[in-house]
Amino acid sequence: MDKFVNKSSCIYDAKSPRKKIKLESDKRIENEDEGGEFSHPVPWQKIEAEGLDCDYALLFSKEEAHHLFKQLEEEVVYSTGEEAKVQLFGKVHNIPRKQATYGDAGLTYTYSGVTRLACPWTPTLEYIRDAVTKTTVQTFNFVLVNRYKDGQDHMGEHRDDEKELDPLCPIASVSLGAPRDFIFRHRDARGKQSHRQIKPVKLELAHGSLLLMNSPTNTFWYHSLPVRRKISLPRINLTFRRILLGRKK
DNA sequence: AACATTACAAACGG
DNA sequence: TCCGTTTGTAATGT
Repeated sequence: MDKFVNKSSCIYDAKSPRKKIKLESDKRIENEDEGGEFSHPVPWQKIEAEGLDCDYALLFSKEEAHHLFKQLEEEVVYSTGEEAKVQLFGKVHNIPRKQATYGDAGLTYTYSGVTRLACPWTPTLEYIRDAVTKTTVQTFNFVLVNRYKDGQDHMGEHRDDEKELDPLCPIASVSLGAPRDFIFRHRDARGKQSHRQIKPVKLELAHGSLLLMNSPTNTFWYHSLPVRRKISLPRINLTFRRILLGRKK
């Protein structure tokens, strides 16, 4: 069995009050003044493998994360009807989760042959976007919201390799609600006849956490959120992205 | 025109 | 039997 990334390898436990310490790895320090909105540096955990480069941190306290989850439950309007379906191998399926797209005016996002228009940012999505921006020193103009009502809702293995994404901008994934397993698999280690034996990278995405998927992770590694039948509580995931203006082809 | 597929379900294995 | 993982899919959009 592959070991999950051990959360206890963080500098300190998220459940305890955050201490003021400066870390080389804290991306926040560069653009932050003392006593600002985020006076507590985030301890980052580096996750690396061949062609995989991610950073993981607990961005929100349990209390704040709970509040944000509640606000999103009130604000976010999810796609229905045709927008909630996907066509694959010639068959139409309902997606096994709920999905919504928000972002700057006029932006569109296409995957699996379906193009969606970004809804205008809600106050809570803007708040979370700004918190992620302050932490990562990156700007984002779009967010894909996925809501998993319980452990039966899931997302299959895929890469975020759409052409309209800025290839050098990381994808910032914020998790709220039930913790869920998240699995990366190298593209050369998939399928029955794969020559290479590269172990999957597995982690658990905690309530209030932020996972940064840096380039070139999405070129070489697929990721999925598998079914976990024992989980009965919902999870909301926000993936902030930078979409290039002016559609490319 | 090759190629990949954000879906499910059947087949396995523990 | 239950749960998790792997395999096949055979149409379509890029």
